[in-house]
Amino acid sequence: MNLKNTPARSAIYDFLVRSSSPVDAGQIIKFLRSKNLNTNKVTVYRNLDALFKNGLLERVEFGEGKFRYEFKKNHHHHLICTNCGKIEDISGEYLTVIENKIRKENGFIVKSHSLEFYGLCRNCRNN
Amino acid sequence: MNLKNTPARSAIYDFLVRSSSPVDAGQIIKFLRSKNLNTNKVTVYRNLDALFKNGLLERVEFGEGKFRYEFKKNHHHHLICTNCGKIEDISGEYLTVIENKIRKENGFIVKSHSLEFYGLCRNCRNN
DNA sequence: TTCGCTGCAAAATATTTGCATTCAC
DNA sequence: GTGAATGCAAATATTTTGCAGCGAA
Repeated sequence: MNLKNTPARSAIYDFLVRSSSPVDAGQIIKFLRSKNLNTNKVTVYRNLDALFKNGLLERVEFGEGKFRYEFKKNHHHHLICTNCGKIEDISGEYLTVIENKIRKENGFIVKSHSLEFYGLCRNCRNN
Repeated sequence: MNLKNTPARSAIYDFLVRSSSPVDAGQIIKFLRSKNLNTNKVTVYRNLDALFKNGLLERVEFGEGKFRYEFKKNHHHHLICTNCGKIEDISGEYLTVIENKIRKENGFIVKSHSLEFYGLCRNCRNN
């Protein structure tokens, strides 16, 4: 696929690069409006799809019934505070051992995984 | 909360108990229709919500943009074949060590997690 | 010039809400 | 009898599709 450099696309991508945690389509649309880039929501969805399919974005679900997207960096997982909504990254590949075990015991070849942790962040645990 | 035993509720719960993998609301509605229990979809959603909130069901996401529900049994994770759609359970609690590490290093108390593996099942890997 | 990108309208899909009625306990 | 459950209609939220025009390379 041949991705072109358009104002909408680079604005969306820049926003995701600058975001510290995964954002949903609605947040992107609001951001673009606040910058007076009145990009149609369909364009946002199509760009998210194109960037995702080209491996530039990661797509995650946090049990909200919608997708969130983030700039693809090093492999990591999320700590999601169920009290304040704060999202932290934790780096590292913890699952290699498990995935090898799955391959042996289930004959299943793991290509990817999703792993999110829900709980209370440092601030909220003390309140 | 005080759950009453109604025909719709027990039909939905029975279906989930018998299902070998998590199902979505649409599958439940189709099943009920096939049994000539013409339960309204709103009733299905409300029952899923009530059963979930009472801890009788587990709610999961498989990257499809919708929820799936399953009868709450022993803690487990899923192997989702991206070729044929087959869903296998893998039992076990692999994440305790990681969650303790998270508590120490991030000050974050993990209450729950979601972990799904995507890849090729034994059948599909050989095709 | 040529595809890819965009906007608009509309549709599809998943889920929720208001309200009146019915039913389980 | 009372509060919970249901059905219907309508609404909301998220995401997708068709089509015509625009724009990047």
